[in-house]
Amino acid sequence: MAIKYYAEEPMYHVAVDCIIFGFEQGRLQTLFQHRTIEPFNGELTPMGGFVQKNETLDEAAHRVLTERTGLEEIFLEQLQAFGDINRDPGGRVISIAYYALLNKEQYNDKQLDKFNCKWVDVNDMPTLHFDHMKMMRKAIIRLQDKISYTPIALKLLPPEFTMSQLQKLYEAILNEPQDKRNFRKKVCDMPYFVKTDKVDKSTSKRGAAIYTFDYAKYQKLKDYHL
Amino acid sequence: MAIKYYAEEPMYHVAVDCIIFGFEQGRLQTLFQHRTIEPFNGELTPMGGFVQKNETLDEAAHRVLTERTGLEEIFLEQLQAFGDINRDPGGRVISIAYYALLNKEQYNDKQLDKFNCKWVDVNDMPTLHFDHMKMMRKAIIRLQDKISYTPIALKLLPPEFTMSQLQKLYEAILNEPQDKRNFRKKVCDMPYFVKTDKVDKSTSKRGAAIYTFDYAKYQKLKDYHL
DNA sequence: AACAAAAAGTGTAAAACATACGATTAAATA
DNA sequence: TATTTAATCGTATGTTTTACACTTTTTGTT
Repeated sequence: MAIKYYAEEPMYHVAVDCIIFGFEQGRLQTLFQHRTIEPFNGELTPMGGFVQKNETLDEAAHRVLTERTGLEEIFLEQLQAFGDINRDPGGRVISIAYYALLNKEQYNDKQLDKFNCKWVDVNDMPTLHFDHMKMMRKAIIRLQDKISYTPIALKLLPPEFTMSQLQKLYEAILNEPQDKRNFRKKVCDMPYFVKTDKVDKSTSKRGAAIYTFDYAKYQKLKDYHL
Repeated sequence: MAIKYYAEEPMYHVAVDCIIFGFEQGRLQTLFQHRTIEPFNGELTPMGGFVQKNETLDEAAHRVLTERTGLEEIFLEQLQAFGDINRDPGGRVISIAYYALLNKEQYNDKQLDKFNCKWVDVNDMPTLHFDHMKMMRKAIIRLQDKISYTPIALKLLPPEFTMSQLQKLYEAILNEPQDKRNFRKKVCDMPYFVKTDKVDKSTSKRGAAIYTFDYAKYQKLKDYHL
């Protein structure tokens, strides 16, 4: 048994913490859970859980997400590990932070009560404890960076969306207004945004064209450019 | 003792693995160590070590680096955590990967024998085991990305350098030639690269101007743009 | 029937930035 | 003084980004 080599070495609890983003009514939001133990009982924390023996880190994060949201297909990416000695007053826990993106139309609000959760506007963040604010900042910066060169922001929208929705999403994430014409030009120049002949009349009398994203085409073009 | 809350949860060994980069004779290199145990006894691995109870993850990585290189001041940044179940045949070990940049002029070759280490050209990589190749790729991509918008590449050079050296460094990291005139234009347009009146005659009869980097000025301008 | 309202849709000119490209200069050595 | 070696230098062209405002479509109201 090779394990003997490491027997002398210390061991730690390892957790995952997931910063879950959603988008609704023009606002970027994150899903928090109320703590149920002291200290900071009742205060908000990201979705967390301990890594079990039969799962990888990614699997642990995925399990936590599925547990809490009831959703199977969620975009998930590791941010980084946090391991300060006293980051958790309950004992030394090394936490691997993730961020996740979900389409709130698929999220069932019944989950909120079930797990004592709450959607919070990212521009109206409560006080966070431990190193959760660091994780949060890291997640937002990563998201901001990444939407400029990948289409991950679409994971926050339903599969059919209008240009106005998409623009509002980018504005919410980047926290700054975008020029309408330049935005549309850039997006529509990409061949994997496809305009359908459907029209969304929910927000205007005129109606807005509905677009979808062709992931296969995107992947093909991406592969080609490598 | 709050630790009781977690008592039921599994625990793991946690390690750090450092991909150390150096630059010499126009080539980007990494420092590897020969394994001393089976499996793969004698084969090369990144610099690793277990996280101890009295240190953070960053401190553990720093300790490993200082131990192995004899250097105190090394640029160090976390890449990400690796935690596949069987990534290490010696037992379940969660590893936090880092990359580090050092100026080889400061590195003392005596350390090589002391720790049975070896500098390897990144374009002439040996077979790596476990998930070390993943770490390596991640490190190189991070380095390539990051040198385009931060001056971290300078950590691989001595504090005084010529434009030719700097260009060769970028070429080695990016693995593609740079246009001489465009490169210099871009670099010299940045006000924190300062031309000294010293001249390096080691590589040409004419002599090349020696530059330094004004970190204070860089920081000030960076802060200003936030 | 005309009009007001509300959001969707559209083009162009100027500026900034990136790229491609080859001749001249300075100094040491033969 | 001729040769060698690397350092230094500028311009024209293409590409990308930015700034900016009016028209269209439809519905509901008068």
